Amino acid sequence: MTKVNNNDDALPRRSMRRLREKENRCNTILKAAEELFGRKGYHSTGIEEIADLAEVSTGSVYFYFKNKEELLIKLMQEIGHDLRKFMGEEFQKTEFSLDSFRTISYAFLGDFCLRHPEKIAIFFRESVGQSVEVEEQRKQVFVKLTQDIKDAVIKISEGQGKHFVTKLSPELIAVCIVGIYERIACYYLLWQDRSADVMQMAQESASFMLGGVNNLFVPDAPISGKRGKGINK
Amino acid sequence: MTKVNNNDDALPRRSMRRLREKENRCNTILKAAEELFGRKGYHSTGIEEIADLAEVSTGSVYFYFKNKEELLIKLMQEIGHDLRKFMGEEFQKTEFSLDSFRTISYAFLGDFCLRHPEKIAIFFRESVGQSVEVEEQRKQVFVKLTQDIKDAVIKISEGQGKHFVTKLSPELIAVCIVGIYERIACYYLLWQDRSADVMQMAQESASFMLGGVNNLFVPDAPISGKRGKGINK
Amino acid sequence: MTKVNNNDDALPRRSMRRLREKENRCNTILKAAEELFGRKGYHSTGIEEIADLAEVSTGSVYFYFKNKEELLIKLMQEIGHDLRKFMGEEFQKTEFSLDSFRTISYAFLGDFCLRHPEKIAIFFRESVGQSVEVEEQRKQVFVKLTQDIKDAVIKISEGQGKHFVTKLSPELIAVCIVGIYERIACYYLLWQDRSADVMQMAQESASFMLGGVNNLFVPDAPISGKRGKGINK
Amino acid sequence: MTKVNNNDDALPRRSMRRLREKENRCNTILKAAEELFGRKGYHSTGIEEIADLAEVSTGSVYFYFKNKEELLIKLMQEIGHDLRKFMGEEFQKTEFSLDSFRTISYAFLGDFCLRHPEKIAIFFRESVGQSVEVEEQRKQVFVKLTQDIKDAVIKISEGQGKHFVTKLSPELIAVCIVGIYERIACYYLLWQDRSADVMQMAQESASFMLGGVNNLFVPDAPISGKRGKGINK
DNA sequence: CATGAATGAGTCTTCATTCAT
DNA sequence: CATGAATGAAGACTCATTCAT
Repeated sequence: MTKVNNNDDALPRRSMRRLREKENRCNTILKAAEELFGRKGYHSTGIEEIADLAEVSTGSVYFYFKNKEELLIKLMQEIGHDLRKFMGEEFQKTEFSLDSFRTISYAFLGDFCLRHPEKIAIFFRESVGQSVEVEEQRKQVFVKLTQDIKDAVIKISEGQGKHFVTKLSPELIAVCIVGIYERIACYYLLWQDRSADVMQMAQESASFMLGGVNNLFVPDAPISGKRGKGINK
Repeated sequence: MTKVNNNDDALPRRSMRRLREKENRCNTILKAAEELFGRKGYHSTGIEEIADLAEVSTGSVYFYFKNKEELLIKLMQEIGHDLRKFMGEEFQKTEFSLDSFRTISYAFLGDFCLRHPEKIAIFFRESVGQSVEVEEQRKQVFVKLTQDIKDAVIKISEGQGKHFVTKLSPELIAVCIVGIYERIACYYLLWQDRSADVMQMAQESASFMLGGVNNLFVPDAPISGKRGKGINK
Repeated sequence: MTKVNNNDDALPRRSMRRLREKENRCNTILKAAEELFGRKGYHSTGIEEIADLAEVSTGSVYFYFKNKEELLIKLMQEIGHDLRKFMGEEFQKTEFSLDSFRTISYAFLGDFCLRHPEKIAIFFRESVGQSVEVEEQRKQVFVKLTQDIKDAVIKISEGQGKHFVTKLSPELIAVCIVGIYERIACYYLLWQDRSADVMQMAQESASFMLGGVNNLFVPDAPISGKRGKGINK
Repeated sequence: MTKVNNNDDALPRRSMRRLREKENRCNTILKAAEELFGRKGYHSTGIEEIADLAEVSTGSVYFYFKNKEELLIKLMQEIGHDLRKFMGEEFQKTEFSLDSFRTISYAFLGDFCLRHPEKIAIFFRESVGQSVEVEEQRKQVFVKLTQDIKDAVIKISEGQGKHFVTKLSPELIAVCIVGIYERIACYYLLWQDRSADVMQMAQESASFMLGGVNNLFVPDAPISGKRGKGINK
């Protein structure tokens, strides 16, 4: 056992500290980039500025990241990851009931957006239209995010004993939800400063989504006679 | 008399052709920029490329436009204008009924997006996160677009003999609609090539919106009573 | 007689008007350039600005002048010519007496400089260090100006029954005088605004010159015993 | 102890070399700019040329200097500084006697000008009329230079037991002296190649100044009386 | 591993000049 | 002769990236 411990620590002890420091440095740089990209914009931020804010040299930035682009991509992925984790938790809490929409809206708009405006700026603004590579990664992040929501939406439908109009519906719903959150965040929080009304926005956007989802539902026990697209009315 | 008429035209004829040529040149450049920005991206496109494609000199580009940024802004504004005009017409055609959502979805996704992928790319990708000035103008364009939809939504509600849950609702609905179209266009058309399913997307997104809007409606003749947030069943 | 007049005018009448108009246009442009060069500087002034101020087209500027450089050169030569004419007159008025220095100082500083600050700016600032060609022409203008003063100085010496220490002296005196006027004009009028003290400056600079000249004089009737350089004291 | 000493040097040794190299680079670039500005003129010299001559990259030029303008300004200031230092030493050597004028003339014309024609060209030609900023800095340099001479002139007057006609006189004398040196240097050395006659020019210009200064002197112990303008004769 | 000076390709932008109308 | 749109060569400057110390 000691041996094992020794093995785990002996030489590793140093390297672990190294690792920790490395991660720290890495994160410091990432945080600096996040703040600056969010505040001044991706293009208007120079590597040197990031290095300065992180209190390292430009060379160090390039030791931890391949290039400026990677910094943006990492940031974007991290934010995407946060969002997914965070939504996943909300869905869990509400046990994939229809109430999830409300909870998530409150959590996202009333919590995440207000707390992390730079993240919003990077995710919905700075990471857009910068280069082929960034766009490719952005797509991947959004596909995963959308997939998560789609899965949750399906689970909810099952819980409701309903199914969707078409096979496409759950994904489309997910896409719509992402779009709604994106635009609300940009419109009301980045462009105008309506943080005061955030609760109301959360409330009503949840209602909107709920109505939308409902309208693509179809009762589960079909005496067949489905009727294709006979949706509302 | 004919003489006078002749005189009236004589000089103007030349200057009118001049004017036409001037507008043509302007438009040629704008078209070239649109294609390249949409295809290669704003940053990867050099002024010289635009000039080449438009078959003019770089100097001419700067004769008609202050700088590269202005080119992007003009393009964005033009597209924004097209969209508003085009939505306005659809709303008119359907006399601001609930059916408008369906018509517009078909028109936007099944017509506009498929016909003008570069416009979509510029409006929803290239004009994002480029500079403070571009962002400011982008905001203005989106505010107008949103306002238009908000007004239409209000008209529709009046036609339905209903009113909205809160004063914010119509605007929020407009914001959601814009977000939905934006993300659908990006997700399905720019990122994946799902142009084949465009009609289905139009159909279902319209249903989604309809459901969403309905859920923020409240019958007009309220025996007063509750209302508060008693939205969905 | 009428015939002669006719001959002088008949066809020429038109061409004379042409000539007059041409000269007018030419002068208008020159005046515009003078104002702008003097105010904004040679490099910061564009041909279009000059054309605008002169109310002609850029093309017209190039009809009357080979290029921008020629505009500056013409202006410089004109000012040089003015100065020479004007100094010549002053020397005449004072009959090439020692008093000339005083008169000229008053005239130059108290009159010319105050009335034509743009001319001073062009002659002593904007026409300096712009290009090989301008510098060459500038040299010529200054050589002529210096020559004039040299000649005058010699005449004065003759009137005084004296001659100069060396053959170089009169030219060197001329060079000194030009330098003095140049720097006083720049220092006190372009850099600081001491136009109020102009009279005193004229007065004392004249004294300075007078003293300087006197110190390079040597009584005319030398019983030989020249004494080399026994100048002052 | 030696160890401590070693420690004291160890790091500094390296960083001192760094510092030296940095200054060297800076100076190499400055020297290259000086030569080219002096020879080809400020506008005809491109940054790349300077970089080439200094054997660095264009980027390095911009690492040490904000822009081309700053290069010119630094050069001008340096030359101004040299001149002041150099004049100061001459005045010291001659103990602020009247003889200073002669010594300085010899030193400036016979030494400085012949040795550093590029400096003369930059100081009196290339730094003139280039831009508002350069002109502003030029003014400052000349004001300091003039001030120095004014102070020296005052000291000399005190040594002579004399005072000046007016309060303005010493400054005006300084301005005149600067003007004389400037024009002589330009006229005889930049425009014509009269370097052979430089000694004679120094000699006579000194005489001229001496005479000029004397003419603005007034004996110190005045039984009061008039004085006014009773200067020459 | 850290540093930061050095690099240099790449881009926008300017503006004097021309020439078809 | 006048016009002013069109030209395009020329240049300053940036900044992500590298690498010797």
